[in-house]
Amino acid sequence: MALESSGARPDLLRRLNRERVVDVIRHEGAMTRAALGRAAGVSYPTVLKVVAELMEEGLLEEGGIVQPSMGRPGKAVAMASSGSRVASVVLGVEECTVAEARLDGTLVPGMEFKFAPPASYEALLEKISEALDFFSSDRNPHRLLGIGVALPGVIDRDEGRVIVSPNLPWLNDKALASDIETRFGLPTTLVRAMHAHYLAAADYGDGRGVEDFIVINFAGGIGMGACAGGRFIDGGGGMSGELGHLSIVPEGGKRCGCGHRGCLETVASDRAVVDAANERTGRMMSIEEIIESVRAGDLEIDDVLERAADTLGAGVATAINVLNPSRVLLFGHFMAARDDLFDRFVAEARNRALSPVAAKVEFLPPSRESHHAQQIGAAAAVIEVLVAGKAPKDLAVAV
Amino acid sequence: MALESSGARPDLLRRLNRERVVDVIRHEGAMTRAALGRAAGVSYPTVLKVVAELMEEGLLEEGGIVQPSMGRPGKAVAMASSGSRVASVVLGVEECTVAEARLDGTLVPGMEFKFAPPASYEALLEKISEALDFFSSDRNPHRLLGIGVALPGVIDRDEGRVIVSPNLPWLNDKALASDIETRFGLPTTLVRAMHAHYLAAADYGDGRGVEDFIVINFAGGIGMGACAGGRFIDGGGGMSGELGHLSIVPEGGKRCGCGHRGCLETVASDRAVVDAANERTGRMMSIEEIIESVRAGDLEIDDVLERAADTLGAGVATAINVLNPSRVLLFGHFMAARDDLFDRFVAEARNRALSPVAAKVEFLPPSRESHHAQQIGAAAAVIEVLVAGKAPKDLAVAV
DNA sequence: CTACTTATATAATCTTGTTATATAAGTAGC
DNA sequence: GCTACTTATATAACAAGATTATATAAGTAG
Repeated sequence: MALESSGARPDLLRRLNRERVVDVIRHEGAMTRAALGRAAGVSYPTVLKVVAELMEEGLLEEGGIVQPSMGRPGKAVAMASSGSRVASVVLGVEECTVAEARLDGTLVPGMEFKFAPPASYEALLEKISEALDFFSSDRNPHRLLGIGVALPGVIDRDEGRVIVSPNLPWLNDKALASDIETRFGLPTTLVRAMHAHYLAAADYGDGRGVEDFIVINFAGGIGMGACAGGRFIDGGGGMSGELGHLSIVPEGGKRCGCGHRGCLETVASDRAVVDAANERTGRMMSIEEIIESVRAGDLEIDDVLERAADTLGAGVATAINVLNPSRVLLFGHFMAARDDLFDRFVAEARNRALSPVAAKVEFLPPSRESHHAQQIGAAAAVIEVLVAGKAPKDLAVAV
Repeated sequence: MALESSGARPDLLRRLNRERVVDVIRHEGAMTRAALGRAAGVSYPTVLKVVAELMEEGLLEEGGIVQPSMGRPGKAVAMASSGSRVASVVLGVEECTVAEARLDGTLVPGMEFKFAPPASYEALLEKISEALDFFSSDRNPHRLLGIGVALPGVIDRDEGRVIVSPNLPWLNDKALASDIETRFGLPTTLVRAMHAHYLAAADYGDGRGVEDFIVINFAGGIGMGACAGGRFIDGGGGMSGELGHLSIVPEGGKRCGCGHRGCLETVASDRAVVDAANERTGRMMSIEEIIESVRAGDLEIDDVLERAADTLGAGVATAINVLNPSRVLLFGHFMAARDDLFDRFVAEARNRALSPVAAKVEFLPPSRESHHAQQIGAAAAVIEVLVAGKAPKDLAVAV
């Protein structure tokens, strides 16, 4: 199919085996080279070379000694957590954050630089510059290997260009990745917000080892990132996963930002719950405040919450019928308002989906660390590129 | 992700380049080895070896002489169309067909063997045996390279086993592929019905060269086969594409075979149109007869047809929002009843989908040859395996 | 202290690809 | 008709990467 790409050269093998080794370590944790070879299905000499390369590049580190129940002890190989880091930039409509992440997918405490969305492109680059200066003031010596950037909108991933970002219009048509690369001299990768969410799950979260899963993010609007056969579904125009705009509310319903009525996200998102609650109380509470008030018994919006959970279940059932994932991961807040909302959601999703398809789906509730998912995903984006190495680039291969 | 698979070995390259060369020929037609190398992005010596292998195996043939406007003439290389064939078995609820296909995706006229669904597994193997005997009576000498089988139900593709086929229950849990292989001594591949539809489009039809497309089949129920990033979306349980059971009819609606009410296929499929028309007339007409009557002005079911087209548009809009395909292919009949139904469908699909996503989608109307899509797809299934060659099997790679 | 187990290291070999070089067989211009 | 140019075909030399086979190191168990 991919007729534009070029043929398979021998160095493709090295790239695939690098990705494979890193996948195994991310999924199963630090281990000796010998164990890595067995787990990855690769011979020892190959592991040796691959690990040597990746250590040289700062992606892997040697950790402690592993003592097997019998035999010679070995040195554990792990994702780099002290010698090198990447910068992770998340551009949001309300807030932008530049943070430092280790290669094991953890954020470095304190190394976080927040700012309001700047008014211009030049101002953004300036803010990133400040953040990098801030990071380099850290007395712990480390290499900064790259910069990952997540943003809302449509991007050309290969070119690292923003095609259109409706809410941050000064980004439109900017070659952000190459501009950052030339300014800071670091490999830079762009991803759209839901892709970052997906990467956080696929590389460092509950999507590891799962070939087919979906991530639903209902904080704000409703977006989905889907993994099919181990690969992210990006869509022909890089706009897959627009679950929020399924027409799901029968006849009428609130008007959505997209121009239609009855979209899923007008009912089943955190934003929808906030709007409905504030309309009722006349106050301006955040979703966190609403959750607290409901749990304290100070706010009664059972109908809103139940409708949100049920409707989200119906919407996700649609995605399940289409994609048949093995696992469904959730990000968002409103379900924390009552203990039974997640179960309601699951029941409705299972009921609405075709039963043999729904039967084998595993649902995971929103986790507390989900807060940083996008931040970790932005880091994961550039880490993936670093792991791939000097890619043939025009060849589409997945593992 | 795919942690079960093994590492990348050098022979993976050959497999990828074989697939690549065949893809180019299927998409762009017969050409010289030199042109093939340029189109595939592969060096001439590699093309030479790959083509020699594939010709040896009977997958490619040398055709006529190609005379460029200047320079030495070359021999065109094409998919084999005379020296070798594959058998294509389509098991249906109403009818089973064994046919012979050339490797260029065309069916051999006259080489078609139809029979009613047998009552037992052993009877099926017997019927296939009869069909193969029938084919070998052809006086044109050719090699039969393999057997592709398409069937309704869920299968384990790697093992060639039927997991469950609700409508052909005597197939349940049968290792059909290996049983056929041992009985007839030919490589055999199993695919589910929608996967066959997908393969016909992806390898020999309007999906060629398109990385992201969906095939909608609304003859009978409603199924979808989706291609994302050049690969079929099979789903974790091999049950993706269940578009027919989206709950789309508001409140109530007819009861569906799946147990729910208001499923898309109770309104927007050929079967739904047939049921509605026959209920109204009290007769038992087929979809073809209904189409003819409507076009002749003898039958008035405009409301049924319009509702079917509109509702199908709404359902496909859902798939578009989720997958963001570049192209939508249709298979089915009822739209032929009136000239404007396809346009109605497209308008509704575009309107219901998120507009920037819908804007770039190309819709193709059902084509007349679609009749044989599944038959060609079953052939394509085994051809893909033959092209891949003695696969490392446990490595998931796409081109 | 010996046998066994596990980790690590390297040499020899295999598969596959590419670039460089040569040859073959046409058209175009003089 | 001859030469220059173009395109196709063929092969030799070399490079990248992986595997198997072999050796060595460093533990535990008896």
